[in-house]
Amino acid sequence: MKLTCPITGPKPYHHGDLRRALLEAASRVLEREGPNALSLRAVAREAGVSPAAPYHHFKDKSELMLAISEEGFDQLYDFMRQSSDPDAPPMERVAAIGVAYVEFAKAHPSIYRVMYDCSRDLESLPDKAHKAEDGAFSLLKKAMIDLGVVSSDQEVDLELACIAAWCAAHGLAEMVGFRQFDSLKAKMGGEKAFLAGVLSHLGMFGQARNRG
Amino acid sequence: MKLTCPITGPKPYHHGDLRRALLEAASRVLEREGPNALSLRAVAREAGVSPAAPYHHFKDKSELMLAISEEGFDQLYDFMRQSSDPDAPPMERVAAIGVAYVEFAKAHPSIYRVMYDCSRDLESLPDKAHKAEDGAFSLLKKAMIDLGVVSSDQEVDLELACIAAWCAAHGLAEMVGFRQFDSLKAKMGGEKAFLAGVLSHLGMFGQARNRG
DNA sequence: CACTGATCTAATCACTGTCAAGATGAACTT
DNA sequence: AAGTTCATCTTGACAGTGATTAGATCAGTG
Repeated sequence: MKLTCPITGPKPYHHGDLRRALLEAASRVLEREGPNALSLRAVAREAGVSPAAPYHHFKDKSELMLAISEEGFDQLYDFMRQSSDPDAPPMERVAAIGVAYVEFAKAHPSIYRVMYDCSRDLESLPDKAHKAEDGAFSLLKKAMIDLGVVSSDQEVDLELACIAAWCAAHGLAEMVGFRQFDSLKAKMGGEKAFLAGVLSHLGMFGQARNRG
Repeated sequence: MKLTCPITGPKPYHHGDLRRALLEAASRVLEREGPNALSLRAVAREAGVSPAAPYHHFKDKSELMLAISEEGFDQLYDFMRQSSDPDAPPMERVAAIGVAYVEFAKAHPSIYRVMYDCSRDLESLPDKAHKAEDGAFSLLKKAMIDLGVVSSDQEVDLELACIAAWCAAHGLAEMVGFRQFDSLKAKMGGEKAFLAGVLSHLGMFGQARNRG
């Protein structure tokens, strides 16, 4: 049965690149209806395909979400890299990375949520599935080394500092995502000032400001 | 139809306090099967009651989860209060509160997750549903005032510092919950040292250590 | 005692994730 | 060119979910 559409032409039985199309459909569903509406069937529907079709490209629903998550971490990495000028002073770079992280989470709350829901459910797999984070993490690592908060040979302390920064950014991202803090923001004259204020209290971000 | 059990006696049609029983059943399901298995029907089943019965005590599934969440925040508050000796130096109190927070999240990962899943879904309701957090938050506030990191009349800065502390603790709790950091922990000689190490990098916890 | 209102059950609906069986057609073989 | 193969997609089904409705049960009040 060949369905023909006067606009798009005949609909082929075999989709060209369904995996790609599904990921884009998922992204659209996420932006439009939020993470709670992200069902396998909804994604298939959005892609104009039968409910069982995705199973030829993803073993599970969780595998689909993992793929979305990986794309999200890639985007996050790109955004962090773009936001932190490699020629800028290390202090500014670290701060820019932190701000970029929070801004990404605020700009794409649904994707961000999928990213960390996946991370939680994959606590069993040791470090394989976290590979997507590594790019972003090493970006932070480099900036921290340049910053000189820790020396590169003190590996343990460097790792600790990076983890701490990641925790701070993640915590702030989640808080800002579902708490309003409206009155406080008003008192401080805007969200930017608020974000900067909280960050200045948070570990290496605060240290960075003091040293710069 | 009166079901009779030789051990527990006849099963009354009207449950004595089903709301209470449902919350306890939910708690049991959470501990046993994790947050993904927490369905209304599973809770009803665990409580030995029909699938529609909970709807007479909770408008929604989300209202059930909100009730669980509120109990969780109460428990968290109690644990934080017990863990921070009011006669101890302010520095120790702040640190103890932070450690207690993370330890609670690690000891009750399922409940902790429900708590914050609720918070996220309630972003629409402004501050009503967050009432349960207030106890724990004010506990932190008092300790921060006593610590002298900020003066109590600088309300904005105090609020910022507390929010930052909350972000740090939440971020660390989530990270420790689903990341292992096993090799790093081994290098540092245990989880306690690891936690203390990360906390020492995190804002007011670090400041607290430096000043004490 | 009868009545009322709260509490629970039974039956049902739309939706979900998942699977097995069959239909389709692009690419490879001969 | 014809036939075969095999990944891809559809159909149809199943169990489990949140939610609603109508009806059964029972405690307390008049």
